[in-house]
Formats: sequence, C-alpha cells, structure tokens
Amino acid sequence: MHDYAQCHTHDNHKQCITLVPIFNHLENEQMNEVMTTARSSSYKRGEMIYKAGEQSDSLYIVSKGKIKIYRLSESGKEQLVRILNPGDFTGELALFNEGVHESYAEAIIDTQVCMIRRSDLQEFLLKYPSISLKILSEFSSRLEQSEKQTTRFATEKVETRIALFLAECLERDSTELTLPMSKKDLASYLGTTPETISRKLGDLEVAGYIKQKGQRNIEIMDLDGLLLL
Amino acid sequence: MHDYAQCHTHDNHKQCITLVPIFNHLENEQMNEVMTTARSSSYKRGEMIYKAGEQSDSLYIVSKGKIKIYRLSESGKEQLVRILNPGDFTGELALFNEGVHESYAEAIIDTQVCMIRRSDLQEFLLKYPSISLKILSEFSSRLEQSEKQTTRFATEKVETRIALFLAECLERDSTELTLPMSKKDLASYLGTTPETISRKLGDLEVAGYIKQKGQRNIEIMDLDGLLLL
DNA sequence: CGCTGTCTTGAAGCGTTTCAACACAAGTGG
DNA sequence: CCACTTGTGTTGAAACGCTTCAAGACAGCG
Repeated sequence: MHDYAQCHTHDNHKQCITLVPIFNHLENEQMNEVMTTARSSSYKRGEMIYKAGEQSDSLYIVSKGKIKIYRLSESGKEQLVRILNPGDFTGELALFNEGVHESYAEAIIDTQVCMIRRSDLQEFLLKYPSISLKILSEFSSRLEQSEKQTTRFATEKVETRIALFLAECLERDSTELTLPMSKKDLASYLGTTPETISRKLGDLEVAGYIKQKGQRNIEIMDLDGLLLL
Repeated sequence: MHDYAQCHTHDNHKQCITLVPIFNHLENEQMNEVMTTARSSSYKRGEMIYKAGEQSDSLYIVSKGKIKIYRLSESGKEQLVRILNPGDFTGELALFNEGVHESYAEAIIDTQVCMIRRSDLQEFLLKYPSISLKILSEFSSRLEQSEKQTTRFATEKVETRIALFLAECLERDSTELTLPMSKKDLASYLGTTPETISRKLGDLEVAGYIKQKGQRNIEIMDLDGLLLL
C-alpha cells in the first residue's frame, strides 16, 4: 500500500484518478491529460468541502479519508445521503445542473481530495464521449439506487429497512459485517432515531436473526429470515 | 394543436422528438437521422409498456397519453414513482445499466410512444456528444429530485409532504391547482394511504390553508402558512 | 342506468418518536 | 497516562401520528 501523503502531487493525482470507474478505461495519454488539470486539497476532520447554496465549480474525487454527504429537509432536519470512500466522487450533480449545491459535504476524518474544474471536465466530455457514457452509467445506478431507497421509505417499516440495510452491507458468502458508520448516522441514513436503531437491533438479536459483537460488528445468523420481515 | 393520431408516422415522430429536451437542440439534419431510427407503438388504457425484470432495449418517448411508473418494494408494496406526459421519456435507466427494468410502466389512458433502440441511441451519443451532456443534465435533475424526495420521506411527516407537494403543483403566481393524479395514486406517491390523504386535506381546509373544489381542484388560501408546517 | 372503483369518516390498534436518565467510548489536555 | 470532556449508545415510559378495517357516499365508465 501507498502512503498518499508522501507522494508527489502528480503521483497522487494519478493514484487517485485511476481509482475512479469513470476514468479508468482511458488510455495512458488521455489519463495524463486529465491528471494535469486536477488539483488536490486537504480537509481536517469536521471541515466542510461544500455547503448547500454554494456555487459549484468542481468535481471532487476522494483520494484519502472519508466524506459524508447530507441534506437538510425543508423543515431543517438532517438526513445522511451517502458516505464517500477513496475512489468515490461528488459534486457532479451541481456541475450539470444549476451549478448550486443542494447538499452538504463534510470530511468525517482527515481527508484528501483531488478536484477537476467544471470547464476542464466539460472539455473532456466533448473530446472523449466515452467518459460521458461512463458517467451516464454511474448516474443510472445512482438513480436506481435512490428510487429504490425512496420506495423503501415510502412502503417499509423501520425494522425492514434495517434488515435490508444489513443484508446489503454483507459481502457475498460472508456471515459477519462491520457497520460503515455510527448508529447515530445510520439512524439519519435510514430516516429514524438512534433509539429505534438500538431497540430494533436488540429485537433482531432476541429473535435470533443476528448477533451484535461490539459497537460496529454484527454476525448474521439467519439471512433468509431477516429478509422475510 | 395537432391531433397526433391523424399524422403520418414520420410527422408523428418528428412532432414527438422535437418535444424532448434531450434532442431539441439538434440541427434539422441530425434530428431527421434520429427520427428515422424511431418506431412508434400504441397502448390501451391499462396496458403495460414494460415490467420489472424484463430486458430493456429501448428509450420510450411519450407522444400522446399518460404513463405511470411504479415500483414494488421488497415486501411487495407498490409505490408510484412518476407520471409521464407527452414529451417525457422513460426506459433510460436500464439502457445505461444492467439492461433490466426495475420498475413498471403502465398506460393510464390510451397512449402512443415512440421508441429509440438502445444500439441506435448509443451510436448517436458517441457521434453527437452534446446529446450526452443533455442527458447528463436531465439525469442530474432527476437525481436531485429523487434525493430530495428521499430526504422528505426520511424526515417529514405526512402532512408536510402533502403541503410541499401542493406547493410544487402550484404554478407560479397562480392560486389554484389541479391534482395531476387520483388521491389514491397521490397516496401511493407520497407513501401514505388514501384515508390519510383525505383526512389531512380536510385538516388543512379546516385550518384555512386550502379550499377543496371538487375531487381534483384545490385553491391555496395561505401558501406561506402551508410551507411553515 | 348499473357496476366498479375511488373517496370519505369513524374507531381501534400499532409502530415510532420523544424525553429523560444513565452507561459507555473516544478524543483532549494537563 | 490518566482524568476530563464530549459525544455516542442504551433503556424505559408516555405520547403521538399513522394505518387498518369496516361501512357508506360518490364519481366515472361501459
């Protein structure tokens, strides 16, 4: 493994951009072209990358660290939308839209991102149409995912939403998982409260579907049963 | 206004494709190229255009009629996702993705669509990259919209979701609106039951925020009050 | 006109939130 | 390194919001 912090800026960008599904099909030369336009930037735990209402001017690719994306509803309540790990990107929505962010991006640990300016990106898209197809594919998945999530909120009760979430965290053929976020954040993500998360996980454990191991690890005892809730 | 049904197929396609934001910036010649690859198809009230699980092979553009898009949740409950009117399109998600539909599309009145095959579309996208940018922009808006909707479900109570929906139906500087769907469908769209819709609208009327006029018309008496719920 | 599906209203029941109090873990500074 | 502070996680009891079921009114379509 590499320690990014010790890399040259150029190596850092390369390291980071090759991680991204959108770009990783490019020829080496095109890749270099993209890289030279990128800048990098660091954020300390708790710092904001962008806020709702701000003008958007870049695509942000996480090269190191963790970022949480959240929204405020009309009545001021916060909902966690997504957690970004190295290789994930954000800021894309505002780029093709009105240009104003509607969500908040905050570093949850010390984080390094690499940024591609809007104008540079647009240029690449017209020059290498295959990038567009990649982004279209990425957007499609995200839209499916988001609509699926909406439908779950609209039709499933909390216990089911938790069960489905656990099932999605579980790697194929594995029986144990590590929660990707705190239970407080999980509550925000699933549209409920930390108290309810705590109680429902307790219920699932009593019913024999899962076994909680410490704060963040869960062993799935009966996946099929879990999905029948 | 035109009566599409009486048009020649070719005129019909043109009529229909020029309606679509994705294509309406094209030169006449390019437009013709797109049109010649399109086919049209008709559906009677209640007929399915596609179902979840089916292989996807086309983009569908509504030229006449109304289509409802809905999903089934894991536990089998139905949620209405969107209603398509002439000029709207669907089927796009599966085109860039796995190729399998995850939602259902049903004609709610007699409907005519024009279809562009997947392979033809991909060809156009690589040939005319500006179409991709248009679609990216459309997808961005949809994603914003969908994430906003998710956040509402996650954080707002039913009454607020209804109020926000009414506000969005209201045309600028207007004071009266016509619901775009039945209250039963509205309930499905907003993730609640027809009974609750009925009761909450009653409450809003008693509180003086709105006035119900017949089954589908509503006069907004106090928009600001409504949005402060 | 009659049938079918949508809409309304009431009463009972359920699921989830809220508030408060306490246990526990993690990050901070002497 | 420990003690301190701060934030996260748990548990109970009460309150709330919404759904469910049932029954009747109404509208739309053949």
